[in-house]
Amino acid sequence: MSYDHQSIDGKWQKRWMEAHVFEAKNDSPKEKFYLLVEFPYPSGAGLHVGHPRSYTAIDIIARKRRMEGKNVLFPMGWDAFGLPAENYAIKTGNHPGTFTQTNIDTFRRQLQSMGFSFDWSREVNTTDPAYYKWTQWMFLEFFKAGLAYKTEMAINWCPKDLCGLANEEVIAGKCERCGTPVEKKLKSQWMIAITKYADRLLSDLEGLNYLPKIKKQQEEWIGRSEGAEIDFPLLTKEGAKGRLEDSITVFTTRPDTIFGVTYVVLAPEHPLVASIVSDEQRAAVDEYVASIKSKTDIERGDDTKEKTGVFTGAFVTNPANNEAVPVWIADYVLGHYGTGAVMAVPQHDERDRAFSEAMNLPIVDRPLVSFEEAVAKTGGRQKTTYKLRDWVFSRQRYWGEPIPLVHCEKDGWVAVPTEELPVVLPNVENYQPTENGESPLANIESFVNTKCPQCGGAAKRETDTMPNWAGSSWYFLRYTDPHNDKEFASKEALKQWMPIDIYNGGMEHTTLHLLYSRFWNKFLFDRGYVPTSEPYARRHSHGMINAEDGRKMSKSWGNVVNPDEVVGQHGADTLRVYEMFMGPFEEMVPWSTNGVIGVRRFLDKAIRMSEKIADVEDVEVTKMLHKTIAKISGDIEGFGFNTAVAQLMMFVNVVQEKGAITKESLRLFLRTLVPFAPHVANEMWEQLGGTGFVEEQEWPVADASMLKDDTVEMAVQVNGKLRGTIVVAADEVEEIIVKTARADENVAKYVVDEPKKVIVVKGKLVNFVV
RNA sequence: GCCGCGGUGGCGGAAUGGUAUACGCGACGGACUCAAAAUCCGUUUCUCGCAAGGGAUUGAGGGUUCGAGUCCCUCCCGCGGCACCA
Repeated sequence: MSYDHQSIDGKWQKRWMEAHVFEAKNDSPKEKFYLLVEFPYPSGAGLHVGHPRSYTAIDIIARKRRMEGKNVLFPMGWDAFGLPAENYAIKTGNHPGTFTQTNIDTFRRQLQSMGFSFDWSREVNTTDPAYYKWTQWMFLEFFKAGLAYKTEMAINWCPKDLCGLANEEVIAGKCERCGTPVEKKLKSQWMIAITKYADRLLSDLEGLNYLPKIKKQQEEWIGRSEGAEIDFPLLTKEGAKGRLEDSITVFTTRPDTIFGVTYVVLAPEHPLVASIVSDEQRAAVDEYVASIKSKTDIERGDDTKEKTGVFTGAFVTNPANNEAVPVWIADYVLGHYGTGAVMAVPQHDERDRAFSEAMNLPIVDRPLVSFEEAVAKTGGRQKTTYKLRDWVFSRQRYWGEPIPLVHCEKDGWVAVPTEELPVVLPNVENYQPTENGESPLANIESFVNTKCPQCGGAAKRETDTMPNWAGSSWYFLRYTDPHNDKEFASKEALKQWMPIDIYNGGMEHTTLHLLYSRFWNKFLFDRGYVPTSEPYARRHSHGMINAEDGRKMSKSWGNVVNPDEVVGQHGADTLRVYEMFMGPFEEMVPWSTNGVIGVRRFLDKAIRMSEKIADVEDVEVTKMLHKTIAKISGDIEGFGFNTAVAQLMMFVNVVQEKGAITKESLRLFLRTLVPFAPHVANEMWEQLGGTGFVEEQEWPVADASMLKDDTVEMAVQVNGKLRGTIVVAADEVEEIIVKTARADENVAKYVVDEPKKVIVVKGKLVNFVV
């Protein structure tokens, strides 16, 4: 007998579906438990073997919780807006929706073939107008609250994708998606003021059960720092246009070093540069500013290069001592952080020192004063700044949610009325974005030209679409009430399910999706639409699965493992158990074909336990069973899935060695096996005459009396070195233990005289110090 | 550069300060078989030894402790994140 996956897998998947066993109930008296895995982007390549790793892990918890009597919500859906579908559309001329739908069907079939206990009745799809109607509605809530604003700004521009990118989508100066170095481009963009929530996004982390490294990354990304703003009044020098009443405001975390200031530096893009520059310096300044503009972020960000800068010809007064210091511009000062201007203290700051040395500026050692004294003396103001920047929310692409705003000559930007939502994506003939950076929607006159909802006059629709982080910022709310067409979710449904008890996803989303969705939820909370200010009570993350050769799986390397093939050859449970067994859940691990086979052998062996059923079993089997129940229960809670599987294997090995197991014990074992290998467990259950599903049984509790052994093996050490082992009664008194230990022939060789000291750790060891 | 996480057999990895190397893979030997596959039994950190047993060993070096993979210090290496944030 072996695991006949080809008949078993489909059989149980069909039965689960027909019996609706995994569907969550919105009106259940049971205690709720909401488990969430990040919904996938349904790519054309199909499911990656990395997906089932986290899905299986959370599925195991979901199944255990149901058996513990909880009302479990464990949903799945599709984050389906995105560039691959759009690129496909550009290439083939087909609608990206068609491609997306095909991919979704593939993904669903693949997920169902692995027996995940998702509640398929709650499936959501971000590209469904019935879904994105609410994404648009929420955007309008931001707009109405004054948090969505349009501004002309230098944005990160990917010249390959022809699209603006959010700060978070730029990785080391390159486009996150295609790796092209990002350029700066001045564009009018919709922004969402996430910085207004910076403080709360930071301080509310404290009460959350997130992995420490996740909290840390978010903290650093938000980047709060305490300091002061200090005004340096401008001095009019010969030829400079600065007026006396103007001043340059700097931000510093070290006002205490104010007496060491030898110059002030503006970022090249600082708005005051043009007006303060002297005639003699104008040419040099213009040239410098132009050279900086042509640089990419990577070039500018290279802090190993020699510092560059130009004197503006202007001077300011140090308010602490009324000394005049020169004003420079340099690209090591960033325009978007603080005030875009710094007071340079080469004595205390490495960067200022490097610049001083490069430009032959003086370095002075002045006395330090206290933070408070410096702020008071200079008329400065205490100030907190953040590295976090507002969220660039416009994309010049087709395949996204249209931004539901209309521009009217008379009324400016006007929201599309709620009853007219959704603003549906129109069909276009060409999906290619334009070179001048406009969405293909801009070419559809029937879409663009509309009436102003306020005055009825001629108006034009916004043609930018939303980033694909929009739909994923609130999908977890929709799962609570996915078919509601009056609201995005009812208050009751939200109250019943939120917050999410465990949310698992990739580390790569820590400063993107995770931060955006926390912010989005907080905003909805402030507007009174959701019941909790934080969406996720607990956040966990999984490690990646690499190819067998240790490299990333990639088509170009030809080392991609297709999960369909694994399921087809070895069965769904083999894939599930293997992915749990391969290594610690949070760590990156390489795929191993032989490892898969090893797990398959284990499942075959497990099934063969049915042939060993007897009326009595060795007490070791019973004890091992209860140890296994205890170990598995603890390991699942602690995300120790690999050691849980090892324990399952140990149990099966003991049964094999002893050759007999009772029906009762086997049934109990199947209850611990079912979260990991649900097809095998249910099949064995049925063969034993069980009715219904194993999932309908209660989660077993270990019999504490079975966890203790009557006798224990103890190590005997002499001076910390192992010299023998003894077997004594578990509750043996120390005196007898020591006597037994000394009686050991080998130990006696080393312990001739009376030992100086004897350490006895009951059940573990005896150590003689001689 | 800064922050975080790691470094354990041939490989993936296990180990509340208490017998390091569980579990799995691979390898080797054996049983079954005409044979192979599958399955089963055994061996498998290195090393000396016929054996009993000894010695070494968790990246390197120190320290604390009766006892350190685990705690502390100084390094080396790998991975991830941030990166001129004033």
